[in-house]
Amino acid sequence: MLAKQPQGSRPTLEDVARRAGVSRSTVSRVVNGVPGVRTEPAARTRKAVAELGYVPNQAARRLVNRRNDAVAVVVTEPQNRLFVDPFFDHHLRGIRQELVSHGAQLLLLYIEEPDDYPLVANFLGGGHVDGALMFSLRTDDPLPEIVERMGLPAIYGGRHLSGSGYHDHGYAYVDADNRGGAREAVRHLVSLGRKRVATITGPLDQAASVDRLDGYRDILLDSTPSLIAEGDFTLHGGAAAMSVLLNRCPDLDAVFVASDLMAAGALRVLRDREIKVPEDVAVIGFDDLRSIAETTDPPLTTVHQDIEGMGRLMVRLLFSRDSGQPLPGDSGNHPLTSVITPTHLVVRGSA
Amino acid sequence: MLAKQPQGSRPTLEDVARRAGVSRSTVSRVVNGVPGVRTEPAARTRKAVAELGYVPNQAARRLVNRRNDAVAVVVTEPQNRLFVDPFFDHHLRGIRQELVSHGAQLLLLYIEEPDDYPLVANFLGGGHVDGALMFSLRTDDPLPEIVERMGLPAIYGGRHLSGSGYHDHGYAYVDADNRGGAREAVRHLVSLGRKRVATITGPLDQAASVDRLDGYRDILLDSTPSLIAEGDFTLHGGAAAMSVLLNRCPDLDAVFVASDLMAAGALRVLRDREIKVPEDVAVIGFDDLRSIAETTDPPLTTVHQDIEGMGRLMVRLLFSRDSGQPLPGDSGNHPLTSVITPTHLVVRGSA
DNA sequence: CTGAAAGCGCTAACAC
DNA sequence: GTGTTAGCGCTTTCAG
Repeated sequence: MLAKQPQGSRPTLEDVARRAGVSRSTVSRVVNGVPGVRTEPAARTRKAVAELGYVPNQAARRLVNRRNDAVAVVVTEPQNRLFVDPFFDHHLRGIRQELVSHGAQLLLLYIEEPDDYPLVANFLGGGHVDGALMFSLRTDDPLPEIVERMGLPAIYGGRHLSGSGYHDHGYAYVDADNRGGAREAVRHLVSLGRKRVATITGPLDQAASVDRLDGYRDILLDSTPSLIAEGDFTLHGGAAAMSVLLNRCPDLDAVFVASDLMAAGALRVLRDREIKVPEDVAVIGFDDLRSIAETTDPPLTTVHQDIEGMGRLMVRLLFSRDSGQPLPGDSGNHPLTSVITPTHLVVRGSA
Repeated sequence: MLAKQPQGSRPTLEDVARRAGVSRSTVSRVVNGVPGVRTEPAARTRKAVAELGYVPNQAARRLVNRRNDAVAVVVTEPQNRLFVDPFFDHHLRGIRQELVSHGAQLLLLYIEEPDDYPLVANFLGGGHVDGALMFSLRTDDPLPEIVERMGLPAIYGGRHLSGSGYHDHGYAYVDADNRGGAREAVRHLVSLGRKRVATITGPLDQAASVDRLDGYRDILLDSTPSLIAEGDFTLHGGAAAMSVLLNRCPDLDAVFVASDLMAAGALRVLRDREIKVPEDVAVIGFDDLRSIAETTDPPLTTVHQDIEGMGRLMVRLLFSRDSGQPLPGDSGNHPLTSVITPTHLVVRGSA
């Protein structure tokens, strides 16, 4: 265990008050920027604060304020995909940005194995944070139930599949218009005169994958199952799915891929087989991750979604509750408005 | 701002005590597993805890314990390299593992822009954490001074360049035997009969880069500057450096690359120029990141370092101080023993 | 405008 | 063994 007083004995409000010749309350007011304090004692106080290097004890402050100014971001990633997929990076960037502007800290909790759940549940229930942000939950993820039990405000990143472990309503999420984006992509392919449009989906136990597939089907009402291959949102998965598709339907002339990373894998296979993009096969991705889309050959035409903006939005939503006092007969988790952010096609070279 | 009581009014020790018909102390003892409590009241207490769904208030506990059971991991990454370089992923994995076994939480703070420093400094000084773990600091990074000022125990990942902003001693770090590993790699190349051994270094304002270059020089006392190219630890940087090297010295027959990621970039250039590896040019990397080293063509011979283990070690070091009471006349930051972990060469196909 | 005083919920002596 | 008590450092009425 760490020492009890790692910081030595730091100065307290009391110390500052004594040195400045004022009361604790006055120091508190000055420190917190509460208006009614005369300039003269305020100045003396500030001086004392500086001289002593006083920093308020957060534990004490939290105890009385009942606020933590911290929110947890929980990511469930069986693999270590978290740290290789730029998607999360963008999300976190937006979240962090907005959190900072609210004066709150970001606590990143990540779940690697089933054993981690109790620990995380404990932490979330321990009153360390004012809310939780959660991502890419699987259908049977226990997290929603945990935060509900803890009565912790939460916002989800990405729509959840209905019929899953948690209520369809009552939980707010932020998601991109996956279906609309997919529709626009496929419509573009069709407008290009493509007749055999295939698709590579994400894992179909995730809502985003299903929604994008639905968008594809909205346009291609007559698409056959042989034109659909399931990927896993990885580069390799995209490549594998492309191979499958090519073997099944050598005459396909376009493919809508549900993520840029998978699209990069697909492009690789296409090139290996010496199939020209976009001449022989047009390719459209999803995400518009510039680091990928702009560096493929040819550059990737893809559906743009504002990932960073979605992150910011999640935080804003979390903080938008004006009152935590549960309504009578209410558990405190009011259904919040979920938000669907727009997407749009960015045409580059691949379609 | 979030509501003051996001969790509703949760039950307190007092509530549990009343319900179980015991005193607060008894409840506290039971909850904290302190021995001397008779089984009967203990059982009643546990029952009450369960019924009320009591969870101890961490703020209150911290206030009296002066312990947070949380440590901050601060990463300074100008680019978003944090989330693409598997290196950090491994480090974090080890850290998290060890932290969990100490019952402590990991708070990830990341610094993106200079403006973030004050915020982080404030957080570190706010008494939220019991210690800090820091990585890949640049020569002029203000972080060491900040944690010193805050009197916060800290362990650094990677040796710092001496002559930098912080004391050469007084700060403990964990690092791999970069120099020794580099020596072993170059020695291997020489033993293979290679006569013109080049090297691609990391950014030379980082200790690891310098150390690896020094190891290279230890063996190749007569190496010329034209055989040395500086990279930046990225795939592209490695590729660029390889091109430079090849243009300068078309007759080189081996290259020691200071990271696997850069080595992958170098391999790509070599292949584009139709130079055979290892026949024409032998390549050795550094890190032994399996996801890279095992998937290149040919598989990469590289210097192994136990990154995850280093992460665990950092935590153990942080927790190993037996007392935080500064010795008289001491700031509280005792010099701690730094640790250099061993490295060894893993021979695969590229050399 | 400022100080005194009452807690926030918990732990840890110290009595009983 | 168990209860009583005194704070931990801070905010916040409430007097003055």
